[in-house]
Amino acid sequence: MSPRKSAVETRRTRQRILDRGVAIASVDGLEGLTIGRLAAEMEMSKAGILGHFGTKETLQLAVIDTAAELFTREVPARVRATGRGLPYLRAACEAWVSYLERGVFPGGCFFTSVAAEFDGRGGPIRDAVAALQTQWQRNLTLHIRHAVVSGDLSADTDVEQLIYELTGVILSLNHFLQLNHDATAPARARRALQRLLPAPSAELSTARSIRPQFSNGGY
Amino acid sequence: MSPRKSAVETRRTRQRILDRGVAIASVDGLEGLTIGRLAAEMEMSKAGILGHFGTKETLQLAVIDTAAELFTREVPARVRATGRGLPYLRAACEAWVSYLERGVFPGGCFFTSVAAEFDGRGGPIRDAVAALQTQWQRNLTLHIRHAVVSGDLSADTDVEQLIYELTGVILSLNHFLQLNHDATAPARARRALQRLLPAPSAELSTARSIRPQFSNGGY
DNA sequence: CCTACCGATCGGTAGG
DNA sequence: CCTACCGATCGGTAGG
Repeated sequence: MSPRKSAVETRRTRQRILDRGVAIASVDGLEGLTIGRLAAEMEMSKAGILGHFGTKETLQLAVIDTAAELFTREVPARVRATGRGLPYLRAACEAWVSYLERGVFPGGCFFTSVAAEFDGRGGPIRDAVAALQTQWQRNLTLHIRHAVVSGDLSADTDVEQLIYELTGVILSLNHFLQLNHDATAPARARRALQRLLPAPSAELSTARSIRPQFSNGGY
Repeated sequence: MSPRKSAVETRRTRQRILDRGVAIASVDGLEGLTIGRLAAEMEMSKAGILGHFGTKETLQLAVIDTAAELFTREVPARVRATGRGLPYLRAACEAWVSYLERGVFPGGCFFTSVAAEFDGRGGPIRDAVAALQTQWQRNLTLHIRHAVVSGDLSADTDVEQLIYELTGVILSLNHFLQLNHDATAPARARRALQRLLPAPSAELSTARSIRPQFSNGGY
């Protein structure tokens, strides 16, 4: 009697389904990720796919988790060795730009796509995406506060304003890369980040003396 | 013999279909805009809908045109009276923020949604959205150049960099409004714009004297 | 503008 | 993991 698929092999199949699902969803959205299409590309039956997840929504949530693991591997995990505060922020944002520049997801930032797709609706998928975004922003917030306390960012830094503008730089990068295939966009992103997160250099004291004079400065 | 629907009434029906289509697509995307759903909401048959457009793709392109007309009415048409250069840019960006703040489209910026939905694909819909975006960017480019020539923006302004950052401010606004229902986002957008497009005020000469000292300045 | 269809595909289930 | 099926919905057509 030939043994059935081992548990480890079942898990491996499940992971292959999820990896393929992330690729499909990053291009065509989580609604474009149909069970039939996934089954065809995996050369499995639809029931074979669904057996791993039960429902499409469970599959979609598992795909989101898989994409989150990939983001973690590509961005925060790469800069974990960096110190806290401004050095971390600069390294993390560089990794963030690099992750979009290298096209880690074939359809651009997975979370931007899914956020745009589900932001007008309710439900667990929207909630999952919003929670991941909140988590990442909280991480940035802690390091911005640290940078303010340690004097690397101006004392009157508006934390939420800075996060708002950092987010804009990244969203714009994704936009110009995906819609215009604009190869100059990563350089523009880096230039904007350089201004938002100035390097703690020898000229720091000079920059500090200028910044507060700015009517709309603050960071 | 009762007369058939007049041509003007046919056009009115067509317009009602398109208005409804824009509302649906801004929330659920152009793929979520199905003929069956449109027919149900309009209390018409599917054939009645399709008779106006022939195919779904023609309908989708007509919906994009309708959304573009709405954007034109809400943003550039409102600031046409403003002069050229910096005053125009400031007024146009304020109208742009206001258009998102007021929720002109129920699901946020129609074009951001559709761009995110189709940016990984090819075809006429993607091309139409990209063309509209190019058109609007060209308009901004002309006014930025005018502002540089007239001295309202620094001579070493990087036009594409400024457009990149303005786009980021607006994308971030849409993101925080739609995903987080963050009511403070419009104020953050205005604050960021204030810095990117400083008011030509009495303190202008002071600001000018500071800006060039900025290592990463330029605009 | 309608009814009445078409083949294809959707998510999902039964039973093995 | 499979085959075989379900009702619902998709875009679209024929004919009026």
